[in-house]
Amino acid sequence: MERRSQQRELIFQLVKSYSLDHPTAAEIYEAARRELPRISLGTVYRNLGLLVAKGELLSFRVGESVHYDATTSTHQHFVCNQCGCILDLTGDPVAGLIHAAEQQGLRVEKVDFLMSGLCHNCAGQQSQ
Amino acid sequence: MERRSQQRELIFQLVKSYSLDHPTAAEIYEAARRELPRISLGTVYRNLGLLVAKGELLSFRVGESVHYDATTSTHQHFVCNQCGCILDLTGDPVAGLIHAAEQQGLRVEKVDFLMSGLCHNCAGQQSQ
DNA sequence: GTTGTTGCAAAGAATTTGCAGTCTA
DNA sequence: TAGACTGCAAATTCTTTGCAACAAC
Repeated sequence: MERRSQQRELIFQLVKSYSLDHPTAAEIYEAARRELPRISLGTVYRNLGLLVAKGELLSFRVGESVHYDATTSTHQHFVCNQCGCILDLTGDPVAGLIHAAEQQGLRVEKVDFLMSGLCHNCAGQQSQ
Repeated sequence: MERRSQQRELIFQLVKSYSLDHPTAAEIYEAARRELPRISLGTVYRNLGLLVAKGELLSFRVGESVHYDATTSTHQHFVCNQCGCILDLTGDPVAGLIHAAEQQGLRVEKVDFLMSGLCHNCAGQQSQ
């Protein structure tokens, strides 16, 4: 049976508390060490993997790094190339694309969608 | 000045000849060895990187692996979870999404979009 | 001849895994 | 107290890099 270890609970809570930041495994490890200094990186990876498998977290890739997200409902991300922030794109912008693909006889099970560019703030600064 | 080495040319031609298959670095290496048995994996990675930087190839990620594509015009991909094929999705399905994001004040520079599920063949087999 | 490019092997970076000890239910 | 879970370290996997030899121009 599954056990709720301190480590697993801490990792889950940390990802949740980051909410807008979408942390990486390394960032979660750093934050977790402040609470449990003896926690190992292996434990962080193991638990992130388990939490994703259980559907309690989502993971997605931005360039070379994998980020974790406690918001598990369908949504997509926008990465700012200047400040590095990762915004949630709400309103399910890909629903239309899924519909179009299914019209063509494809069965869509998963969608990975990531836009990058400049966020509102950075785009504003640049045009001044 | 840049030189057209046999190796670089071979790698480019191989990716081009794969066209529908979107090979990975390891697959290109295997194919390249049949022509130039002494070619090294380092050379393959170096040249794929250079060709992508020059815009002659595109690379994209599917799960853990990076695939290369000689079709450099804007298009997106669909991966079949059953047979593993990677289809090109033509018709620029994301143009509308870019427009919508820019209406919201974001500046879009790059879009990564990947759908996965069942291709026409596999979806057909499963529903029988 | 100059210098971009190669093959090789070693180094890196991110992640996974084996194992003996620990802790939760 | 059974066995899920941990910390640790070693192993894996993918990719990059340093360097002396090679080859394209």
